[in-house]
Parts: sequence; structure tokens; C-alpha cells
Amino acid sequence: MKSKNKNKALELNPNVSVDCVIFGFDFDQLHCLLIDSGLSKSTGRPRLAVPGDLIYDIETLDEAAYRVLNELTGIDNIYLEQIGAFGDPKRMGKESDKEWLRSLRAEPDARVITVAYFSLVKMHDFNPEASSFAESAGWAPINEIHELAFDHYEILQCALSQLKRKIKIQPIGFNLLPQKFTLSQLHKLYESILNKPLDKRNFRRKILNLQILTPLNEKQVGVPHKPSQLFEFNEENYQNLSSEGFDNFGF
Amino acid sequence: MKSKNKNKALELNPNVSVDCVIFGFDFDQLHCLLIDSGLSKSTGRPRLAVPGDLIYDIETLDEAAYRVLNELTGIDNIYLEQIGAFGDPKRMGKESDKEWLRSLRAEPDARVITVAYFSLVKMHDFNPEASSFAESAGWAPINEIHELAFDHYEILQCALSQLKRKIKIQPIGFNLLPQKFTLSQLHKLYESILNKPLDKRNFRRKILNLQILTPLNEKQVGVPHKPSQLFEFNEENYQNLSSEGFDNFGF
DNA sequence: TTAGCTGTGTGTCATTTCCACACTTTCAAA
DNA sequence: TTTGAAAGTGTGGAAATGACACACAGCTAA
Repeated sequence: MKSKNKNKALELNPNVSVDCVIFGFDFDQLHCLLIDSGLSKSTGRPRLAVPGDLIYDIETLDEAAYRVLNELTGIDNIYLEQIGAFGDPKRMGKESDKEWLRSLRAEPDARVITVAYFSLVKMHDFNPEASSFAESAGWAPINEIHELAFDHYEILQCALSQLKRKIKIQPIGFNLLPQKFTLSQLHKLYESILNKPLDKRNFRRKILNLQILTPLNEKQVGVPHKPSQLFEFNEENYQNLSSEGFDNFGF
Repeated sequence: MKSKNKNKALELNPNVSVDCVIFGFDFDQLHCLLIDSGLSKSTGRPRLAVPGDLIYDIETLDEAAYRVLNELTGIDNIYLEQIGAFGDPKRMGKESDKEWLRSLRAEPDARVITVAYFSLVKMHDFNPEASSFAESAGWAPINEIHELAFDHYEILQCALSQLKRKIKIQPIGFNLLPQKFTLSQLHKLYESILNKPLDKRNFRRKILNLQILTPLNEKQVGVPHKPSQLFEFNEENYQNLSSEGFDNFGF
């Protein structure tokens, strides 16, 4: 592994990186996975950032993003989508950023263009405690994030607005939920992402009319209220629908 | 000018380029501006591509795109939007592509990630005849383009699908029309972009209900039929609307 | 001068979609 | 057995959508 990295390192491209905004949902709020490089000497504040890395010259951008994601979380088979490229020459100009880069990179002053991705994971599939990044990675609620290293705050906002846009058009939200879920969980998820309340009855009617949910013969157990019907996402039905040009979730 | 370029060349980034898909509309079909590097020795076919260039290390990606656009067409103040980054290591792998690169670049074998943009121009603002690229640039109707150098065909398709998506949400189409235009021209523009017929009366009703068109006290002259009312795009009204969260053109 | 051609401009109705809104049910815990 | 907490369910009014056909104005050419 180490020697493989060493070989690969020969082909590190000093000018291009990928950064991944990883979203998770805990049935209450939307979260984002951040890494922490420790306190900044210059500002005294923690240096939080979205995970990312320089790319190797032999991999595609998508491959690089999958690699970064997998190295951090150990998760495979993740929903991943490109947001775009960020290339302001001053994007890494803050002193606290430079400090970090010097400890990290062979050419800390090189100009780096980054290609940003966002990904959706089942939050409980990744337990930061169990990862090799244990002490340096964790979930933060979206609306408690106000500042990040480099241009990562801007990247996060772009990721969010793409997620908002996209979730109205494609059922990507299911990537944030476990295989079996309730309509209320789905409802709450849409409200968290769109950041506004949605009428319960109208939401249920719409999502059910789409015919992309399979009701299971199963209910929640052990909840201190009327137990909820469980559903699964019906991939097959969705494929049929979307091949007919269906493209509106209309929330 | 030349010496300015020479100085800048010292800071050329060999790993990152921008490519611009430039759309134009001739009141009949959607077109794309292509440059031609001449016949390929290896294939005998013309080498057509979307204009692009390596970036300088002192400019942002957007600035680089504006520069490329301006160097080619002389046009300023253009609608420009990023499509995304394209970085397959094999994206410049065809022999005919390499031939071209060797005649063009200091490091023809470097791996280059490109950041693609699309832009909308008033087609008649740019007359290829009058440009310094006279013999090597020209408009091609979208649906007659079947093959391009590098991964530019793929980039063009991405640009097209973004344009289709975006025009349903924001009134960017006006960038393709002269300041004064008729409803029929606008109608035809939407049909060309969306590549499907739209009912004339419904189209008119919708677009007029949006209240973003100002009718002028002017009609077409010299046409061999009933002259058409002319309109202008009402930027101000649009800003008011869109700040209220308006986001649906619904075609 | 007239006939014919071409694209402009206009209204209605039926259907579908959207949105607002309140009460009963089921289970666990006290 | 009472209480609390979330699940589940239907209707009516308003708005948007989509299908559809004919008269008009100006030019051209005979």
C-alpha cells in the first residue's frame, strides 16, 4: 500500500485536486463530513475543510473523487456527482491555509485548480470513530457551518444548491436513507434539503403517485406512537419512468 | 500585445485549459462556433474543435474563458457559464489530436484537464469573415456536427443539455437574439433549443404572462407578410421577479 | 388591380395540477 | 386507563396546461 502510493506519487499532478462535499442525514438535519487539521497557529481556530487531494496523472477525475472518498470513509459504491471547477488563483491565499499546505504538499505554493464533487451517503454507514481518520473527521450539521478552509465554504454552498436543484428532478435523496424508511423520514429529508416546510398530505400524495416506492409488509417497532409503514425505493419502476422522459418531482 | 503575451506565457499552466462552446442563432437553427486547424495528416478529415486554450497562472478560470472568447471573436460582455471539468487521461489520445497539439503546445504530451464553458452570443455580432481567425473559424448548425477533436463532442453535448435545462428556468435565451425581436423569433429559438415543436398560442400566452417583455411601438418592415410587433427583454422586471424566487419558465 | 401567398395574431374549453386545511388512529410509557 | 406523539387520510377551489382553427395585413407577381 505504501509503496503503491509512492509509485503513484511520482505521477501526482501538482496543479489539479478534487474535493468532495459528503452529505449525510440523521433523520433530523442535513450534515456534511469535514476533516480537521488541528488548530491554526495564525488564527487559533480549527482548520476545517472538505476532504480532498491532488489527483494522480493516471486516473480520471471521477476516479480520483471515488478514491478520496474511499480512503477517508472506506465506503464504496457511493452516489457522486461533479459540481464544477474552482480556480481562483487566490483560493488558497489565507495564511492559515498556507500553513496547512506546507505541512501537506510537496509544492505548497503551486497554483491548484480543484474539481469539486458532492456525494450522498447513508450517514450511519460511516462511523468516524472507526476510521483511520478517527480523530480528524466528523459530521457537522449544515447550518452550523459558517467558515471553512480555502474556498471550501463557497464549494459547500454550490454543492447545496445543486443538491436542492437536483432533488426536485431526480430521486437521489434515497441515497441518504437506509434501504427501508418511512414516509415521514423521506418528508423530513426533503424539508431539510429544501430548507422549507412541505405540507404533509400533499407530499405523501405526490411521492406515492410517482410509483417509485414499494410498500413493505413491515412497520416500525418500538416507537412510542403509531408505528409507521416502511417503504423501499423501487429502482426498477424509476428506470421505466425516467426512460419515458419523466423528470419532475415537483416539490 | 505580442510582448504582453510573451510575458504571460511564462506563467502558462501546462495542465489546465478552458474550452468554450459558443452558441449562436440565425432565426432558424442553433449554431456552434468551431475552429478548424486544417486537414489531419492521419485521417484526412478536417480537425474541428471548440475554441480553447491553456490558462495563465494569474487568471481565474472565468477570466481565461472570457479571454479565449474575446481573442477569437472580439466580443465583450458575453453570457458565459461553466459546464464542468473534463479530465479523462485519454481525452487527447487520438493520433489526429496529438498531431495538432504538437504544432500548438510547448508540452504536447502533458495531461490537460479542461474546464468547459458555454456562452450565448448574438450570432450577427460575430462575423467570422472579419476576424483574424477568418479562414479558420465558422458557425456550424448544431445538428450537423457529428465529430470533433479531443472530447469536444462530448463537451458540446453537455453544453447542449445544460442549455436545455437552463432555458426552462432562466431567460438566458435573450442573449441569442438582437435587442429587438419578434415573438415568432423567440418561439423558434425555444423550439430549436428544446428540439421540439411548441404550440404557438400557448407559447405566446406563457411568455407574455411572465411580464418580462416590453412591447415596442415598432413593427418589422419590408417583410412580405403581415409585419410583426417588436419586443425588448425587460431586464428590470425580470430581476424583480427572480428576487421573489420565481424560477419556472415551464416550457 | 387583383389574386394569391405568407406569416401574424387571437380565445375557449376541458383536464390536470396545485394548494390549503383538521381530525381520527395507533402504540408505548407513565 | 390516561396521556403524549406521530401516523394516516380527503375535499374543494384556484391556477396552469394543452389542444385546437380562422381572419388579417402586407407583399409579390400576374
